[in-house]
Amino acid sequence: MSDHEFRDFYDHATVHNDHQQSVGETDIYRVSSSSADHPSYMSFTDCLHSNFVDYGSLEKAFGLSPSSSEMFSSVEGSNQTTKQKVGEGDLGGNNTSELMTTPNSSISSSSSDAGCEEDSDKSKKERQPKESSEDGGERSKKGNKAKKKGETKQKEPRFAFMTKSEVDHLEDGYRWRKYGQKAVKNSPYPRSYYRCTTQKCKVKKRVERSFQDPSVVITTYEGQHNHPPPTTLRGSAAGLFPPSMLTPSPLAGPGFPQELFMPMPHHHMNNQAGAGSMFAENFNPFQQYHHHQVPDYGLLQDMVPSRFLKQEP
DNA sequence: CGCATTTGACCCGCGC
DNA sequence: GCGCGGGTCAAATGCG
Repeated sequence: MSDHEFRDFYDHATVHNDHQQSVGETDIYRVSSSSADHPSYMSFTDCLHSNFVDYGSLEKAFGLSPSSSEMFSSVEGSNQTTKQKVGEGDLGGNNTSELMTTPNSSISSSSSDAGCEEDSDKSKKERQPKESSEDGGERSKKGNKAKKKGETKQKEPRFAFMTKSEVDHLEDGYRWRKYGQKAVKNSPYPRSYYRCTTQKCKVKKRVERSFQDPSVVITTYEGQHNHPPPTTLRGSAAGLFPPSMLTPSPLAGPGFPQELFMPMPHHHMNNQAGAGSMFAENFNPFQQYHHHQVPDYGLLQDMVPSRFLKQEP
């Protein structure tokens, strides 16, 4: 399992209200760069595509400072830090402070290394249904793990973020089906598991509430959408951004929920597309919560090259 | 009726 | 090897 890995992330996560972007009931924690006047964001999508993005360019594009990136802890693949484990349920809680090294960070993200794509849990979840089930009755299907040592866990790119929200399940433009719920150790709040309802799309997400700060919802996305969002969302990106920005760019690949701006997990930014393509995708942080609440373009322009903010004629 | 959610059981990896 | 905890499945149930 890799949750302790995320714990690492959680340990790093610190709510920083100073730079909190309030969008009504839902507050999105934003990450600020070293200089508070130029907070750095990235869209959710972008984060997930971070695998394809050169972080160097991003730094340039968004003014990400080295210090701002410090707060990201790599979850998968990289040297699991030395950090001590703070009680399992300690999500983004107080203790984070003792572990934080970057006072500016308000949110941390994490994702797996590039190239993990499919496979990860596929081997597990796609346990051949049926067919081999003769051997053991009903559940036998689950039994054929048939996973070999070598081809072990390749994990989907994952990305976690914290959102201050009263609702657990945030609208992000995609449709999700809940497929499970588990009690979280040391936390009174359960963790919910969702899967993208689009067939063939194996994106999953986990949603749980920080028990340290119940107003904070921790969402972890896993995988990348291989389809555009079912644009049925009334407040969705459609209203704010040109369609071109809402559709997955052929270059960068599948889109991801334009849910939030995210800090850059710099560990995973390597190769391919530059910052440009990133924003060609979904750049739509706020309005899904409040349609009328238009994002601060001034702010956006600070961080996004104006060409990406270009509005329809 | 079809789809989404709930929920208990199961699987699996990991630490002891 | 065993137990624990996280993740997933799938039948049952609920809802529009």
